[in-house]
Amino acid sequence: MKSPSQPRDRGIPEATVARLPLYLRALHGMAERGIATVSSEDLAVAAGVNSAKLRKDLSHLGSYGTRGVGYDVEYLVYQISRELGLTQDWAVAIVGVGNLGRALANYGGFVSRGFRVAALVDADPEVVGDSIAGLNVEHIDGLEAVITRRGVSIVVLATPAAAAQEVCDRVVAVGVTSILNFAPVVLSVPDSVDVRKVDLSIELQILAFHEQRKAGGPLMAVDSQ
Amino acid sequence: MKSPSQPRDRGIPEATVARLPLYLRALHGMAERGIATVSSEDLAVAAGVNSAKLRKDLSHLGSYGTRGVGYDVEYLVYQISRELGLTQDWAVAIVGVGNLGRALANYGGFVSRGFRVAALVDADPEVVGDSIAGLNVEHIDGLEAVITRRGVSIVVLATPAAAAQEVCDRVVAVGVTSILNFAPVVLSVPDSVDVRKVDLSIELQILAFHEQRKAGGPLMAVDSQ
DNA sequence: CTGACTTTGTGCATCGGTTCACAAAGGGAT
DNA sequence: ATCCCTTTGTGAACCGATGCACAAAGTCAG
Repeated sequence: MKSPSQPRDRGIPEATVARLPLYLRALHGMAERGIATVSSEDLAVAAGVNSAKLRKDLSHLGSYGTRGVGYDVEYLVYQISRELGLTQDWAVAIVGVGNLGRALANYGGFVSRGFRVAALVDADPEVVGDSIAGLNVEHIDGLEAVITRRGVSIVVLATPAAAAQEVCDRVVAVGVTSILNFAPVVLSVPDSVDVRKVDLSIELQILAFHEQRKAGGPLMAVDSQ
Repeated sequence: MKSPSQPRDRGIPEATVARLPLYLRALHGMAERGIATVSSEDLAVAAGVNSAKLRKDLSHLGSYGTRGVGYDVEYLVYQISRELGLTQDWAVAIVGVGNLGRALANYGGFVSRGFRVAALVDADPEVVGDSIAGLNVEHIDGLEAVITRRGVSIVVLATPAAAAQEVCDRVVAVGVTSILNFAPVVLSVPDSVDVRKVDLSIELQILAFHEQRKAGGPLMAVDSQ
């Protein structure tokens, strides 16, 4: 059904890529509620953006809407999934099984999007051998073997800050080119490797900045020097 | 020591605010290693940005460097901390004590930056009453009381998606204006409330997008219809 | 088949952020 | 005191992203 335009432009703006998962999430919710067709306006509201931006974003993938009607939910889910590479299965390894690593291992949001936690790795003999979320925690010594044998292509770093760079170097050396880093350090990697970082305390600091402004009012500076 | 320029402009660009915590982290590391003075070039490398950007960012706070020399580490730490509002103590409540909430409660990175986890709240009678990271988990029924009594000004939402909006509405109703949301939903709040969101699976999806491009090469499209 | 209505896709103006490149400012040596 | 060297702070060009506003394209009723 439909006359699908070709996928067109290969150069999708970074800002658009960052929003596609958002649209996907909103669309999944709609599909579950049995909605077959959605307008850019409605989808934009559900995703928390404005409709002009949404349309421009989608136009980068191709022309998948129908004027006067809107977008077919199922069809759009498929197109965005394909664009993001979620139609294939990604094997993820989590290195560092502390509180955070454990939480990530148990996090359902990964699995539901085509990400499969294929390995848990840690250096602490205390936790090596434990079974978490149905997986056996393996020793860091076997890191390279685990990565290659299980076909891991994305590594999540949840180690202490001090260990992150070394682990990073090792996984890069065996060909990993995508890393999600939770350790509060700047990793140095070759240009060919993508690193995304999540620092929970940075988010709080940004909130604190704005909160301070609000609290102090337009004219705070109680002890302004 | 030094002749401090006045704090100047009150309008700091959002992009700059988001990087200040990064600089702060790098500076703390330097202070620990006993470095007294740092050039914009060195600090930029340590923070993972380029030096022109760093200088422009810092120039928004005031003129805190010395030409020909660089920046005094201690002094700059203080100025950035003050700008971010980290010289005061922020009481944070974590709502939702699942895997993630637990990990957050135990995360040392908060405390070390002036954030104090003042309360843990959950709806599950199974976990209410547990002691986690030295705190007693309280029942969601007392949410409003806990927030006001403990002076909580920032709320971290680590609930299931379905519960997030309701909890959000309740904390906003008692005056909270800063929320860090881990639940995969778009929260609707008044304009006066700041929401920052962290979605772990979105980060992975962005990585997958780029990984796919690399893997497929410039001309993938195996079945490109 | 025609006309009214809806909604997409996009050209264009605008805005915020990044980067370059250099003048201004300070330190230290002679 | 003068000169040279280093490094900041910033004006200006550039670049990507956003939002407006509308023509193009489709649906549906009669």
